[in-house]
Amino acid sequence: MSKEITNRKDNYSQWYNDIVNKADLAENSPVRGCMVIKPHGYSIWEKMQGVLDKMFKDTGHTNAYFPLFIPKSFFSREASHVEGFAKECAVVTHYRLKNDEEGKEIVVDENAKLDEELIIRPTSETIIWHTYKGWIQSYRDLPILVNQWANIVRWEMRTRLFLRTSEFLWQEGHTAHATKEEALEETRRMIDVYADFAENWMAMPVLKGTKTDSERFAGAIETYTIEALMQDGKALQSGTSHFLGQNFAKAFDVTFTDQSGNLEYVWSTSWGVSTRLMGALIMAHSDDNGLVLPPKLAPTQVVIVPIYKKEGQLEQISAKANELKQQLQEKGISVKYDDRDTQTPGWKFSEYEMKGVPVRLAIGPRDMENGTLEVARRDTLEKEFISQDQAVEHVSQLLENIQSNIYEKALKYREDNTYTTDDYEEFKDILNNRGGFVYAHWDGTAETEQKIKEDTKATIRCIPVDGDQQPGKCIYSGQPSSQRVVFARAY
RNA sequence: CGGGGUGUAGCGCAGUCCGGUUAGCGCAUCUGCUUUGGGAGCAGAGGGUCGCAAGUUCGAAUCUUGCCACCCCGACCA
Repeated sequence: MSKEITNRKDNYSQWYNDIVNKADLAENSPVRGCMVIKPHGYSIWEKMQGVLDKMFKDTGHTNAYFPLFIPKSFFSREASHVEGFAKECAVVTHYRLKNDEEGKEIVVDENAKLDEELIIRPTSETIIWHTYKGWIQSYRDLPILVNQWANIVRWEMRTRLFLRTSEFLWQEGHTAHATKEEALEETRRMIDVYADFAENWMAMPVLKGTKTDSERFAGAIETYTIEALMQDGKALQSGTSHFLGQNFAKAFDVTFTDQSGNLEYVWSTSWGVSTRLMGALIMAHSDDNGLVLPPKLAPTQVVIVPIYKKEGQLEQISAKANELKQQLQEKGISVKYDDRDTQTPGWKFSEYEMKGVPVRLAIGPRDMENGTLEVARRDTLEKEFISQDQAVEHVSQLLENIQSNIYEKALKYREDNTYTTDDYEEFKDILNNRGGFVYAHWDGTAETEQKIKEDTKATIRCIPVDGDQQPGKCIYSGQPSSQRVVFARAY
């Protein structure tokens, strides 16, 4: 229908770019790998933030803020952490600029070299654990349940708007606990929060599980993940929660005196989701006509478009539209009445369709005569006429229907594209030709994981936590396996 | 860092091979009139250091040399 957006089947990544562009979500900036998040895109992110922030507060967390810059020496305290991030760090070496000899150009002032270089945070574990050392002496100081909303930088070689940018926005929770059990419980609690958010707000089904050694967060003992399946059959890691054991406590010498008077290292967790969720949201539901948003995260849930020929008609229609708008707002529904006369109705229809507004109401002269209005739902593109009297009830019901419909649709897609196999040839065929999630047995070795990756470009997305625990034989090596794991090609 | 490609109006492109009027086209923008139930029509207008620099030439978007930037594919990754 839309001549502006590439069809998914023709070129999936171009389709994605077109949606981001046409829905006015973000654009590339003059800085390589860094994006400008445009107002409409940022509004959606704000909705996500609002919901997540409340979920964090409801589970006992408080927000705080730590510096953007991390002294290089902090960074190198935890060995596997450095190894994991060293290759993608931006480094600040000087603190002043000056005019060059000819006074034509601004150059780095070599006399203003920092004694100790500063890393722009790729994540904040190190500076936070340095800080926590000062906050924790006794078991009475625990737990510490802190979250921060921040931007971080990871110098990526190849970037894509929202899915992978050099700078991105996220939240990172950092908690400190007296016992291993408590920290593990926190790790699982937060992955559950993410799964809840993904499924009930983003309407995006996710698989929950743990990561293998090679996919685990640098410095973690265990990483929990939620994995979603995108419409091109590739997996997207959408949120992670890490059990860090005592690794950071040991690296930063953070100890506390327990109730028996013994000095112990603190147990910790960290967890985060990022603007990558925007990419997930786009790819989970959108179609060839543009963005499709779940009503619960849509900045505008309902748009009203007037259709009129003469001035007098607009006044009459506006009166009705504004009345309707107020009634809907009283029900907690966000409504926009677009009475601009600079665009035609058809233009507005396309515009809101591309931007993913869940419900569109149109009121024209015929409706005014008949006491009706046209309701169009974005997810199915269906249109119907309803009585104006029933509009409020109908629309609030419709928003709920859309929310559950797009979830069911995404779930069905995932189910249709999830396979179980014990035959390596079939396994390769699925991953090379069809995509999707593949449940298969794995012997638990990094070697096998690597070989499979070389053969199929697929990685182990997770070891599912609530999958069936039937033992079997590794699909690659034939060695014993305790349970199936999930393979997929991933973003 | 390897391999490939592209730089011409806000965006997307043609023109470059084979040098020659005033550098075009589509979209967008602006003005006017007619329109308005799925991105309206007609008429008119504005907008260019042809990536940068040097060279060859009577003459360069076009040929030569150097430089720069960006994109795609691979290695890395939430």
